[in-house]
Formats: sequence, structure tokens, C-alpha cells
Amino acid sequence: MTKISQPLLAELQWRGLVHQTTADDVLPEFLSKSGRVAYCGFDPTSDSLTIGNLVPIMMLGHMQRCGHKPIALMGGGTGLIGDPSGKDSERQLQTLEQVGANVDACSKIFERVLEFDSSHPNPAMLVNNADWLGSLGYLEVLRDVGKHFSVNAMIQKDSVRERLHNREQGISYTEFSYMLLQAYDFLHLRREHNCTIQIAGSDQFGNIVCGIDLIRRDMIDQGDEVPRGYGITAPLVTKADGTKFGKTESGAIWLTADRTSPYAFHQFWLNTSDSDVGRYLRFFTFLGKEEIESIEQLHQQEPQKREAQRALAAEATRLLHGQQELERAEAAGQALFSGEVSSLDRQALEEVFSDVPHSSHAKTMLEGDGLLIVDLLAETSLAQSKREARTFLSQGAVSVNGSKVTGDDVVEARLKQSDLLHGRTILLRRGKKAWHATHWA
RNA sequence: GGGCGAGUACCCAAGUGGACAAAGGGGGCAGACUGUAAAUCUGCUGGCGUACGCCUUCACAGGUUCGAAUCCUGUCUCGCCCA
Repeated sequence: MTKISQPLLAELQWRGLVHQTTADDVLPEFLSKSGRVAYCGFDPTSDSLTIGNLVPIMMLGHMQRCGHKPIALMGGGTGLIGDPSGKDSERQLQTLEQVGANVDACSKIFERVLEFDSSHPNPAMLVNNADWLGSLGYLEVLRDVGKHFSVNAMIQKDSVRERLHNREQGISYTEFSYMLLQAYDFLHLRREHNCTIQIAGSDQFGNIVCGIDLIRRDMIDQGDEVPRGYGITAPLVTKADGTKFGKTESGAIWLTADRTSPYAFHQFWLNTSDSDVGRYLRFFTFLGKEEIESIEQLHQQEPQKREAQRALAAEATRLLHGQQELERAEAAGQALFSGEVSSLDRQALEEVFSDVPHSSHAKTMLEGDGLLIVDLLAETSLAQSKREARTFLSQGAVSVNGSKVTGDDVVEARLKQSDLLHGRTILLRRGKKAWHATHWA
């Protein structure tokens, strides 16, 4: 996995991960030597990151694989301020404790993609800018950082200008200062860790340039002839149908299992459309060029097999959740979509349905004539009322233990004790995807 | 402050005294077809009830009327024009 395949920039480019760089003329040359240090900042606005953050994380992964040193920067300090970019309203400030907890929680994600072990030739680092921003004095900032910034230039920035012209919202001095802090981060890492590259999403280009400027001015002050700071931005991930990437009906897709189960995560990738899957393989897996191209070829020949989606889902799930969770997710998907659940043994059944809504009922209800399915459905997450349950039944949308409820009068269909799997479970399904497990005791 | 116009269901939008739980479109859910896709076609889409029915809804509060989304009065919100 740690093979050094090709120079970083070429690697990023064929993957389509480069949106824009600074200093196009000298950057390739600069990056051709290994051992460069690059960082990317992440906002700890919550206790997990979403797949929207995955692209820059992958970029850091490529850095490391190409022999450079990646630094993941958690914005524990800047998170207290809030980046005005792309926001149309002032940010709600978070408490110190909140931000601190979020930093801890998010750092686990990086450990999955990056190698932090000190035995690695170029181990990754995780830093929190609260560590240096927190102790920074106000006067110090004004003298050493503020001096290098022109307000005239700052108010020209898109992110600021929009808010300045918006009387309703405006922008606070706090958020206005954000770019100084981000620029200072870069300078700090440049000084302390010889970090020369900043990676970020395309919306951060302006902030990166600020940092580069600051480094240049600062280093000239110190008599350094070749001040170096470069920026690489990643493209915005888009979907062919124009809808927003990374969102589903049930919300954002997160990178940790407590927010988005490995099964849901796997399903998300599996449902990628044909027109996006090639790009996503490049973005979200570490598979090599030839491998991806052969997968694509296979996919084109037999798109119905969805080899490309399967590969994408497998790689991404393994990366973030590990081999074991991947296997569970695949097994669950297999069982849930084939509908062949009655053959599962007890343990497999419990594993597959651990993430599915469930409810408990009294076994005695199944005695005698049994229980009307309509009545049971209304009590589950699958139908809101008896009337709705009747609709689903008559439409042929309901399955019991994987087989569709059919017959002349489906509304009158009943469940009996013989329907119990392993003596305690009956699985209901509405439509293709909505399952509900009922347990009986 | 003055004048005009608008507020309808998840969203857009018709309806300007009864046939209105309210056209049409979008979205959502389900079915067929499929590849857990796209496109297409079909059904459902205020709530509750085993078809008839009941309850709640057309910005809000009152009123006129046998009957109001529709008419009247007041209030609020939004848009445009004038000061």
C-alpha cells in the first residue's frame, strides 16, 4: 500500500483531484522531491466528518503515499471563530469544550487513512491550531500578522464582500479576522514543521493565498531569499444529475460508524450512478490507474453487474471501517436485497438486522387464528396507520420473511407461530428497502 | 406615513359563495419493467376509519350567510410604487 508510484502531482492529476494550484511553473519541480510537508485544515464543527471532507483527506493520503509528510490540522482555534466563506450568515460560536471534544472524535478518522506510526519514513501528524492560536496575544497578532494584511484587499474577498453588502446579515469583526488566523496557521506550520503546501477545497483558494502572502512577507523580513508556500485545491465533488453530493433523504453521510453505520455507508457508494462511478473510484479509493481502468471496462461491458459500484463501495468501506465491517455490510446487503432471509442462521440474522428498526410483541398474539398483518404493520415503522398499511398490502408492497404477501385478500392475511424465524423473529419489509424486525416473546 | 398587490397542502400554483379535502405541476411513497440504476408507464399522496363516514385545513381573529378558500371587519407578514 505504501508504494511510491509516481510524482504526487501527476497522481493527483489523473485522478482529477487538482482544481487549481499556485505557482504552476515551479510546483511540479518542487513536488518531485519527496519529503515535502503539506497540510489541510478541518473544521471541528461537529464530532464527526462527512464524506464532503473525504476528498481532502484522500489528498493527504496521496501525499503520504508519494513520500511526503501530511499534516491534518484540526481547527480547534479557528473553529471558535468560524470561516465566513460560503456562509450567508454569522456563525454560531461554539464553546471551547464542544470544539475540544469534536477535535478528539474527528482525529480517529484520520488514523484510518493516514499512517501516524513513527516507524513510517514520513509519518502523518495531527495538530490542533488551538495549541498555538490560543496562546497568541492580541497585540502580537496585530503587530506580526495584521501588519502584513491590507484591509483594502481583505474587503475585496468574495466571502467578505458579499457579507459587507448584505445589510441584513453583515459580518462581525470576528469572522472578518478569520482569514488572518488561517494565514497564520500556514505560517506557523511553515516555521515549525517546514510545511510548504496547503491543500483544501476549491472554496479555500483565497485563504490559501493569504497564507502564502504572509509567509512570503514574513520570510523576507527574516532575510530568507526563497520563501516557499504553495497551494493545491481539490474540485468540488459533483453528481451527474445535479443533486448535491453526500446527502441522502436521511441526511448527510458521515465517516464514523456512530453517525452512519458501515452498512449505510456501503450502500451509499453502491448506489452511485454509472455516470459518476468512474470519477468516484479515482477520488475515493487508492486503487491504481490500471486497476480502475480495467474495472471501468468491465463495467461498460456489463453495467448490470455494477462491478464498478461494488469495487467503490468495498474500497471506501474497507478504508473507513475495516475489512470486517465491510464483510458484514456486504452480507447484510446481500440478504436484505435478495430477500432470502429465512435461510439465515440465528446469529447472521441478528447481525444483518442489528441496524434495522425493530419492535417487541407478545407471542400469544400469534396463537389460534393468528394476527392480522394490517394491525401489526400499523404498529411498526413501516406504516403510520391501519389505512396506510392496507394500502401497502393491497399494492403488493409487503413481504414477510422475504416473501411477498399475496393472495386474493391480502388485507386479511394473518401471521401465525409458524412464521417465526428461530422461534422469535418475524421480518417485515415494505417496498424494496424498508425493513422492520419484530421480536416475539 | 400614503397607494397598490399578495399570503392556498411538503414546494410551485389554480380556484373569487354550494358540485371543494380543494385543478395542474414538482417532490415523496408504492407497483410494473430493471441493475438496490436511469428512463418510462400505473396507483397513492391532510388525518382517522375494512369502501358509505367522521375530524382538521386555504396567513390569524372575528363577522355576514342555510352554506365561506371565495363576501365584510380588524390584525400580522411579504412584494412593488410614492413620501
